Amino acid sequence: MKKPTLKDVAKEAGVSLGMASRVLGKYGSYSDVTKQRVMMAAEQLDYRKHAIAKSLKMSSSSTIGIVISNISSAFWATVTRAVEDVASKSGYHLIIGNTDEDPQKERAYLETFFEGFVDGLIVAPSQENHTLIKKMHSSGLPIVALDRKVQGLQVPTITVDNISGSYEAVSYLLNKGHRHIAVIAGSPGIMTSDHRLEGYRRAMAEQKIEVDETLIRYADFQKDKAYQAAVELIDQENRPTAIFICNEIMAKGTYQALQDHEIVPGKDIDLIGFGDTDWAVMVRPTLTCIRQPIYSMGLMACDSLLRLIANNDSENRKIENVCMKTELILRDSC
Amino acid sequence: MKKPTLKDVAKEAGVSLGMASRVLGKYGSYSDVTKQRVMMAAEQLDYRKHAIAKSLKMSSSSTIGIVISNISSAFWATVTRAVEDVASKSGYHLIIGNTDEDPQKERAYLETFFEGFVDGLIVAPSQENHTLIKKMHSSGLPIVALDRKVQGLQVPTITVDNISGSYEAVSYLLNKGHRHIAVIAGSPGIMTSDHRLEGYRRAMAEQKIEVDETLIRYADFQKDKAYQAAVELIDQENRPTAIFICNEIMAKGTYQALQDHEIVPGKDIDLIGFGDTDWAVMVRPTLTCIRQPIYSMGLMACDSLLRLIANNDSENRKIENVCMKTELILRDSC
DNA sequence: TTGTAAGCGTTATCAT
DNA sequence: ATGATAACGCTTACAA
Repeated sequence: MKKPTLKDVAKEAGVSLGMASRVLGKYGSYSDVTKQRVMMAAEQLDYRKHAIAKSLKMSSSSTIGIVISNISSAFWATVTRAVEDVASKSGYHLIIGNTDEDPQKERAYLETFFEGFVDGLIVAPSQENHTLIKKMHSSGLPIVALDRKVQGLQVPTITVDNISGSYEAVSYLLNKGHRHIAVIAGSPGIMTSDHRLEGYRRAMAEQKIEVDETLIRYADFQKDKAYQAAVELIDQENRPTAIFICNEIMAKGTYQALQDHEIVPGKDIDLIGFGDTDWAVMVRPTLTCIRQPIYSMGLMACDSLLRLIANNDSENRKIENVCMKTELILRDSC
Repeated sequence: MKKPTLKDVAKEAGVSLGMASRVLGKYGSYSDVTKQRVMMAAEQLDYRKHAIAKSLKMSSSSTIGIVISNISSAFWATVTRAVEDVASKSGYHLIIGNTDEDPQKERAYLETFFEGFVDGLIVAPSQENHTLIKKMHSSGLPIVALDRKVQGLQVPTITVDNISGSYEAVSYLLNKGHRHIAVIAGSPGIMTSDHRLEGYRRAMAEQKIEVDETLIRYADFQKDKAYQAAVELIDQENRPTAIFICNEIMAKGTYQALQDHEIVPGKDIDLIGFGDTDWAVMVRPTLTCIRQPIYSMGLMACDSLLRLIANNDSENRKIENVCMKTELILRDSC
C-alpha cells in the first residue's frame, strides 16, 4: 500500500540499505550478483526514489523558481516556456510565481523560495522587494534578474535595450517627417517604461524637437487605459500625427480605439508598438513593431542561472550581464 | 555563513530544539517568556524554516504539478494562470511540465512527479501514458484530468462539451442555409479533435445532409497546415460556403489564407472557429467563435485537486466530473 | 511547561 | 565488496 522505500528494496534483495543505495545510485562498488538482485527487487516493488528525501540529503532540490508578473501574458508565457525548456533539459523543475506586480505577492513568493525550496531563482523584480532579494543573494542563493535591473545587486541580468529600441522607432518616425509624436507609456518607476520613454526623448532631442508634454500619456501597461489615452489624443487640439506605444497590451487598446473611431493607422495616423504580437500581422493595416527576442531572453536567463548553480562554490564566477538588441519590424501602420 | 537551523535558534534562545519548533510552528504549549526568547532569537538570526526538511517529515511538499502540452499557447497559459491563482491562495506551489504532446517528455514528467515531489497532479494526458497515470493514481497520488479524459481512470475530469459546442456552431451555419460546410480538424485520436468533428457530423446528420468527406481536412492543430488546408478548400471544385475550424491556432492559419487570397469572411465564405482568441475582435471582419471557459476550467481543476488532497485519507471521496458548456460568440465572419 | 529522542528516506563515511 | 551508522533539518510522541 505505502510506497516502497530503499529499505524495502534492500530487504527484498537481501542486502543492506547502503548497498541498495549504491546500486540504484550507480556509485561506490558492488558485485554483479548484488546488482542483479537489487535491480530485480526494485523492479518487483516498482521502487522509485523519494525525491524530497534525496533533496534534503543533497541539499539541492533540482528545482528553480521564476517570479514574474503574469504567466498568461504572451511575453511572460514565452519567457517561461524558454526557461522551462532549458531547465528540463538539465533535469531541473520549474516553479512559477505570479505576482501581478503586487509587491505583497512578490514578497510571499520570494520568502517561500527562500526556504530552501529552490536551487536558484529567476526574477523580474518590482521596485519594492530589493532588500529581500539582496539578502537572498548574499545568503548564497543563485539569482538571475530578467527584464529589469535591481540597483546595486551583483547578479547576472538579462534585459532588452529598451532605450535604443524606442530611439530607433521614434527616429524612424521623425525621419518620415513627423513632428507631433505622442507616447503611450507604462508606469513611471518601472524600468522598461522609463527607458522606452527615455529613448523617445533622446530621439526627439537629437533632432532638436521640443517635447510637447501633453503628448505623453501614462497608461500603466493596461489595455483599457491605453484605449482611453488614445481617444483623448485623437480628440485633443494638437492631434499627434504618430503614436509610439510602449508595450503590446497598450498597443491593442490603442489600435482598437482607432478602429472604433475610424482612424486608419498608416494613413490618418502612424503607429509603432513596442513588442511584437501575433495579431500585428492579422489586422489591416498591419502593425509596425519593435520586436524583442523574448524566447532568447528566457533561454539566456535560465542558462545563466544553471551555470551559477553549477559554480556556486567557486567564488570566481563573474557577473555576465546581457542587454539584447531589438529589431524594428516595418509594416503598414507607418 | 550557512543558513541558520532550528538548532541554532534553540541554542541562541537557550531552549531545546523541540521547544523552538513548537513556538515557531505555533503548536503545543509554551510560556510567554520562552515564546519571546525564541522569537527574538529567530529574528536575530533571520531564521527561515527549511521547507524540504519539513516536507520530508510531513510527507507533503505543498506543491502540485501540471502536465500540459505548451505553456506558451494562449489556452494553456490561461489555464496555468488559473491553477496558479487557486493553488497559491491555498499555499501551494505549482510546478509546470511542458510536453509538446511528446509522450517521451510526458512520461519523464510523470515519472519525476511520481517521486514524491508533488502532493497532487493536474494533467492533460496524451494517449500514450495511460497505464503510468493509472499506476500513479492507484498508488494514492491525487490526480485531476483536464481537457481530456483518460479511459478507465476514476479521477475528477474537467472538460468542455466539445460535441455540443461544435454541434451548435454547425447547426447555426446550417440554419443560415449552408450546405457545403468544410471542417478543418485537429489530429484523429485526440479527444478534443474527435469530439469537435463528431459535433459537426451530428449537426449534419440531424438535418439529413450527407457529409462530403472531401470537405474534412486534418491539420494537426497547426497553423501552417490549416493555411494549406484552407487554400486547398477554396481552390477545389466544390468550394465550401462555410468553414468550421477546430481550434484557434488553425483558425489563425485559415484566416490568413483567406486574407492572402482576398476572400472576405462573412461575405465570400462564412467562418466559425472553436476557441476564442484576442485577435478575433481586432481583425476585420471579426471572427465568430465558440468560447471556452478557459480560466474556469483551470480554476475548477485546481479546486478539485486541492479537495482531493485534503480528503485523501477518507475513502468516501466521490469523483466529480465537470463538463463545461461553450458559448457561441456571433461576430462578422458569419 | 519543557527536554529528549525517534523517526521521515536518503547519501556517504567508516570499518570490516 | 559489503554492512552499520551518522547525518540532512524538521515534527511530535513521550517523559520528566
